[in-house]
Amino acid sequence: MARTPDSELKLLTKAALFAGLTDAQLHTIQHHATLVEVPRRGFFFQQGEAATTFYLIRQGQVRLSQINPEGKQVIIHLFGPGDVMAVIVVLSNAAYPLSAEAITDCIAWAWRRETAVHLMEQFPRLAINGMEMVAQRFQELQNRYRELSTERVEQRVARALVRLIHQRNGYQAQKPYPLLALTRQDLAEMTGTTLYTVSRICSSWEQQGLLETGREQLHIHNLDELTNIADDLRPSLPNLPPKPD
Amino acid sequence: MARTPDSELKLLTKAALFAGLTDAQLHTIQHHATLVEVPRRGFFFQQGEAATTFYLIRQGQVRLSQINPEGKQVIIHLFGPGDVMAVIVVLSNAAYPLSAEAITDCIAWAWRRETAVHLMEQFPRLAINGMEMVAQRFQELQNRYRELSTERVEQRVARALVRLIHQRNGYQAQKPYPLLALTRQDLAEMTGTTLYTVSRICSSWEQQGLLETGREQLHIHNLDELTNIADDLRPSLPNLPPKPD
DNA sequence: CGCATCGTTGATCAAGCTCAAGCCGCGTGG
DNA sequence: CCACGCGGCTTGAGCTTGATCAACGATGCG
Repeated sequence: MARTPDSELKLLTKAALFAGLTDAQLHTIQHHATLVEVPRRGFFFQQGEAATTFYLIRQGQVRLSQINPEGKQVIIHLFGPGDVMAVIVVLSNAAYPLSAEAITDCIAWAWRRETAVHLMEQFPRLAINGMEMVAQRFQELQNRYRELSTERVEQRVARALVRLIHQRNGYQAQKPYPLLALTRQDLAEMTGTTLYTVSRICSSWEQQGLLETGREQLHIHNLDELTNIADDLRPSLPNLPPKPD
Repeated sequence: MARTPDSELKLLTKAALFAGLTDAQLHTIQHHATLVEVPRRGFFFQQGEAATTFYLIRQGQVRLSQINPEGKQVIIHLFGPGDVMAVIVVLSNAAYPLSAEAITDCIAWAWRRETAVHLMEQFPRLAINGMEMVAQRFQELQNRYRELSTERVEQRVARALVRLIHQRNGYQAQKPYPLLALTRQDLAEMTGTTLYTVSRICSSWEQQGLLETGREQLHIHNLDELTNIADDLRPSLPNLPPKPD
């Protein structure tokens, strides 16, 4: 499937996981990888399966979600190109604690557990990079936990949009920053609210000209203002008549 | 300070971080450790400081908490004897993203970053154990995130109590399982609610005979029932008159 | 003894969830 | 090519949960 090793190699180089590795090392690493394709709506793995493989996403978007006994779903993370998926759990040899669903057609490199461990022993740099990415994800989750605990829905949704913009197109895209393949339901499950509330909030923002709404997509016009809302420099209703007594 | 190396060694052996290591290896590891004492209300480290040291708690309870710009605090984790603290962040050479405060007088072993890295290179088993503990913590945080997102306050508080019982005394304690040095405020910050709500819930549980309340302590009488509440086998008000029409 | 910390309880109220109803747009098959 | 249905989205009305505010009681420490 991988017919163009050189350009493949370039793509690998860009991934943060492989920062600081030599071309020769990359070659070895790539040699042990398999290329996996998962179509939209397909699963890389599902909650509860034995964790045998970890992935580096080359193309597409993946939704990492956990489902609770009553069937309510929560989105823990969205992955895009360059992100590594399931490193920790694979190294600890357990079961996947959540499911990874492709929300667009995906291509990813895959390494099996034993291979990964072997490569990391061979190239400690790889283990260190892995650790750093884990640490980052850990901190992001901690932050989101704190936000969920202390902030209001509007702030959290704003924050989610800002994060997605930064993470998905890292500012490269043109001014009406696009967010595609993203339903209101997704946003709700990312921020711990309902699709109704997300819908209302987006509508209100659209009226204020902050963004444009569409089916499975948003286009952000005023990212700064959204960032303000996320940081609670609140532009909204602080109108209490001090004492109606 | 460490005048009794042999018994010290035994304590080290018990820590999950050191599972599978030989006595000789433990000796080396212990040789590089320093013993740290932190009194109640003291800090091991504070949010924002450079992460230089990681700890293995020998005695006492530590509260890992994060504080947001508006000053609201969130408890990410409570540590007790045998737990490792700040492994990830130390290995990734960043700043502590949260603060660690002793809620009782504490004694802990400490290793500096360079030492830790060196030891892990020397004894890969140490790195693997570390990874596994990180993976566990990660999963716990994911679960709590999902709970915060989907469950009601009463469930979350019940869950928090159940977790604390298991984690603190691992069933060894006698039947009215004690939870000490634990304020309503702590419980609130662990479960994303307010101390008022926690107080009401505890009072109600006390009336039902599930536990006994006291200043900075609870004594659990009926752990099973609390577990049921946590799992939403709800013993409470399902009384809708089907149609008052 | 007095102050600080911790806890309880009542009254009030708003944020946001739930339910219901209907719209829009797109893909599919007749 | 059209119509039909499904998945996604919107909006309104009503209601519940749990936050907030306020006042007071209890416990322990210096």
